[in-house]
Amino acid sequence: MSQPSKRPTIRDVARAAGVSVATVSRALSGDYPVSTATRARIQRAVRDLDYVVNAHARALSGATSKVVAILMKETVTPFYAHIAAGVEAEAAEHGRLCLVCTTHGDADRELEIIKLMREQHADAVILVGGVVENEEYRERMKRYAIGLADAGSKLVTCARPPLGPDIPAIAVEYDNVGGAYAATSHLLSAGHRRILMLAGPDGFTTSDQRVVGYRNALAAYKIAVDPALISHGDMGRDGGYDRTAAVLDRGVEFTGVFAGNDNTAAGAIAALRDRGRRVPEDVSIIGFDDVPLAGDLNPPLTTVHLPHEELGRTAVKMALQGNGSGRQHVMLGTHIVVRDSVTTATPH
Amino acid sequence: MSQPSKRPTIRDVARAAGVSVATVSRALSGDYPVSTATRARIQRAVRDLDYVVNAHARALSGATSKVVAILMKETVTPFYAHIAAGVEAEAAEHGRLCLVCTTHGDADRELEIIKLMREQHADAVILVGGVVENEEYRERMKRYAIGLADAGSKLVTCARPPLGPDIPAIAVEYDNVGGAYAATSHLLSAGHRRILMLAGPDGFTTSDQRVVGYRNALAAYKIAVDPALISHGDMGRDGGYDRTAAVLDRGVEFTGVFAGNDNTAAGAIAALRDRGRRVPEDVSIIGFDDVPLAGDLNPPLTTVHLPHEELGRTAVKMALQGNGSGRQHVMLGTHIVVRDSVTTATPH
DNA sequence: GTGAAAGCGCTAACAT
DNA sequence: ATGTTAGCGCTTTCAC
Repeated sequence: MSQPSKRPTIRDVARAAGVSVATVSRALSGDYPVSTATRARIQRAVRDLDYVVNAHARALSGATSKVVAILMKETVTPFYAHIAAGVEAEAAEHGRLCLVCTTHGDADRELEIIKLMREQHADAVILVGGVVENEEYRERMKRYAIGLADAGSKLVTCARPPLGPDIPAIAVEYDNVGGAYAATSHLLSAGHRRILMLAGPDGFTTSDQRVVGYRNALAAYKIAVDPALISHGDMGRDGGYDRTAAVLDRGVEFTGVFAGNDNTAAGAIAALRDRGRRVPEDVSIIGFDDVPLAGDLNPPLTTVHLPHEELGRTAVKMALQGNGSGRQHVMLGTHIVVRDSVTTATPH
Repeated sequence: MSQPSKRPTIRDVARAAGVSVATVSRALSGDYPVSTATRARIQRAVRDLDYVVNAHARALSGATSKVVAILMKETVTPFYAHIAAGVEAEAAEHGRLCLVCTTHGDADRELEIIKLMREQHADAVILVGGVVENEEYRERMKRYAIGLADAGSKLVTCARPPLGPDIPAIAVEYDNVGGAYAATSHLLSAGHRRILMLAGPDGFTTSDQRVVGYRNALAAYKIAVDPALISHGDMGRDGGYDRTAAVLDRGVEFTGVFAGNDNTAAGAIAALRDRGRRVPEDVSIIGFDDVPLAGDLNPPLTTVHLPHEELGRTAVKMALQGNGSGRQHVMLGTHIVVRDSVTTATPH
């Protein structure tokens, strides 16, 4: 048995203040002219009754819902956590509440949740982090995007590839290819020629872009890509460990590692050590992300810093600024943070 | 100019399917008996029109809001991130959306947001992480708690001290004092007698409890507490560094460190090294939290594992299971994860 | 400056 | 099994 909501409504406030509900609504909404005396009486009634508006009733009768929704792969990894923090902070500055959901990389679940978001009439729906797309996915996404658009919600993709020209959405990206290019070049310019790339699952766009950066950098140095040096798989700490160990055990040699992210790098370092390689003396390594503890790894990790917070904030800003309803696209930059995990390649 | 919501309503579906809105509502809600043929026609209409219910309208007309709200100090620290992940996961399993807000430790802001949550009529409001309380805070919190209760929302405190016997709320805690006691005892039993405690800001309950555990453990070993060995301050990585450095520079000696959390520990280790102390040969250190990268620090950090996810999940479970509306209280346990940062004290 | 009244889209009696 | 109708609590014309 759920207790009947015995909470005061706007009508109770009106009665207590001796005015009409319309006046109460106006006094509370702010801008509209209401006499000071009346306003005072109303505010007093609000306090006495401990009245709070009903957000659903408000949203229903036309006003905006004051909610922005984020949909991400997961929330705990620093990469996602910091983007979410940026979204939340910016949303709060705009007086918005923040709805957070996770997909765990499942495209179906993502679509399912977008449907839920549609029901909520969020002011903005922000999609963070990639999923593996297929045709059916694109179909449904398109339909939902249109649905969102004409329900007045802005759809924005953040830190993932844009949805496509036929889908109404804002895109906020960071320079993934450029970052990977810079990371690889950093290793290259230190004299490394055989560089192991610890990439994400094949077909996972974000990771694929990093591979492109890796290839481009190699190409710029006129070095042929050795497929044996590109490992696809789990990007977690253990994935980094296992895959590095596997490559080593396979007898493949390299003096540099470009890890898909810092966690992967942490695992790779451990695997290297366990196999008797010194880091960075024998093998140099560069990460991607710049997580908070990157500087406390052993050795302190040289890595590519991503503008996580800024991505989140920008996504919200773009969605909320009523400006041009056209499609928009922003690309944020990255930079390398040099620490101690990369050193000059030992000449052989 | 916001586009008029030209979305189909339940009435459009009813018309398209040639039935009444009530039938549509019933067919969509599930349980109520509706003939298979009618249901099929309705579902077809839903697809054709791309209809989605309006969550606000639904919530307004009595049904539950299907939203649980979390209010935390911040979201990026693993401690909070993992609790939030637990909440989100459990909420999702119950078909709930998850509203996330941050207070940044500001009590006023916390109250402000609780007010917003009240407007949302969330099924549950979960408060994670402490704030520094004062009398006015307790007053307002009590009023809000009552408001939440008779609007049908459950209030639950999670990983923070219960609100008090006169406030209707569920409490989910972990054994903070016990964990700190165990951590300190671990150092003590390794022969350490002068143990630096890197605590949080004075008056911050969560940290204060850890200090109690520290004191209790010392007392059990009949060792007097040296105030010079208890440092209060920022619990971040830099706080750990700066405060450890300061104590060292002050000439205070110790062979063990109990860090308030793993980040603090990471900073402390760096400070120790920079001052020429080896870890763990000269100084042993134990952390608190067991963050993901704790095992990749140098040396791998011995620490106290907290049941983060479980705290979040339990909070949601307790709130959502309609059982006894009375106050409830759960205390989850902790355990030490032994790695390499603690070693036997060098006899002098 | 203030009030009356018409919805917003849905669910839940209450009929039939 | 299905239809009718009265709200849920609020904002917003339209009058005065």
